[in-house]
Amino acid sequence: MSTRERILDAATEVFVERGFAGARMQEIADRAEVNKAMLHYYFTDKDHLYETVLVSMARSLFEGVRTTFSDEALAPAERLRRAIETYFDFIAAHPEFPKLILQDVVTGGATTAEVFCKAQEAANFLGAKPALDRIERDVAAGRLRPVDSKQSIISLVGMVVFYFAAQPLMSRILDLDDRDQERFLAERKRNVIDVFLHGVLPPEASTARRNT
Amino acid sequence: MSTRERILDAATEVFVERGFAGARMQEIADRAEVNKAMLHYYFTDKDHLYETVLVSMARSLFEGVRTTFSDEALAPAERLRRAIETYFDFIAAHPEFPKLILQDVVTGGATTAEVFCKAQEAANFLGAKPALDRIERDVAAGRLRPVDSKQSIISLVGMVVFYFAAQPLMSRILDLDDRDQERFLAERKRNVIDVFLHGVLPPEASTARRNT
DNA sequence: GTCTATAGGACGATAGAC
DNA sequence: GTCTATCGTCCTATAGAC
Repeated sequence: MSTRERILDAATEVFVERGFAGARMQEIADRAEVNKAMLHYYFTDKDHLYETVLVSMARSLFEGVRTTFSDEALAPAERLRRAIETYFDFIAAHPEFPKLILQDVVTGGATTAEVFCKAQEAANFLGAKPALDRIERDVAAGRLRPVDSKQSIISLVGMVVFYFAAQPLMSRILDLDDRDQERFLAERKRNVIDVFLHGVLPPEASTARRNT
Repeated sequence: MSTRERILDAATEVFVERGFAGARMQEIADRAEVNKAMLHYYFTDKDHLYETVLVSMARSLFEGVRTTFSDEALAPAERLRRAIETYFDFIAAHPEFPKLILQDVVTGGATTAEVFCKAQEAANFLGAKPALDRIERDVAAGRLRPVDSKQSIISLVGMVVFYFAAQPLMSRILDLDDRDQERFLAERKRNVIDVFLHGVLPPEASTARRNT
């Protein structure tokens, strides 16, 4: 792996763990096993390095989420189930995404907003349009209950990402068993799909899927 | 308001906006309109000040949430609806709570974990026990669908708090109208209640509540 | 491209007068 | 309790040798 890539990976780790203000250039250099001066050689200064991390994260996030919506022919229940599963698995594979993004957004996050808009254009995925349109068409056709599309997307994303951001605290409050994370994640995914599907599907479709 | 209180309020604001590492003692002093040396006079150092902020926040949070569970006599649908509404309104009135807590948890958050356990004891609200027990009893009695109690609590909290933490970014991605926040919040609350209730109630109860 | 050494500034903390 | 002045440290950034 090139020096530049090693720095970028180390920087991502440190920014996620400590936030922008708490991150130390020295720690990034140490983890990348390069000299601290190299950080400035490749990325000019801390701000540029941070922005580069956010940009590559946003690009990867949109690329990963873009594949979520497909299988036009399927019924809403099965299509939603697959979309949520893909999305959940992607976030589970990249728990650092919601961590860094939430940190950045809470502490101002002008950077994130800009970066995300650029990434949306780059990924040819303007806004959450496709998902919103699909939900609205299904609502109009009676294939979904009359839910607001934007609100429902927020609810879904909240259910998925919250656990990954707040995990240590949740474990303490709910007294979770820290061993067997794998089983817990499977239950977590099942619950998100279960609650959201029954939450937005009409009772008939919901009942039909009751024991699947 | 006493000097001590003014400092505490200003510190809460600054820690929420900038995180612990990004917060400046000088900025806290400026907002509290006191001399910087006063911060050390009342709170010794930055760490103690931060811990004090977290403790008072945790106390207030548990106090606010404690009142969420009541009205034993009501049917699950109405009881859940009221509980979620109370909880949502409380978080909406204190959007800084999820912001600070999420920031702290993501960047280590050993402090939060300790502080929360103490606050739970102080508020006589050990664990999320009451809510979990209630859900489990309702599931056993068939008044709720067979959902996992802990997972469902995580889903609910995620739906509620995510928007308040990620609001600026959501606005950009979903192209929300920044005017008329009030109407948006009302829709937000409606959607959380709607999706969660239909998500956990049995189809019959769900259908009965369809147009309420 | 990689390293050492250090400049230069920001920030937390305290001493000490009032 | 409140303020000014200042100390010492930590950290980003860069100059300059190789």
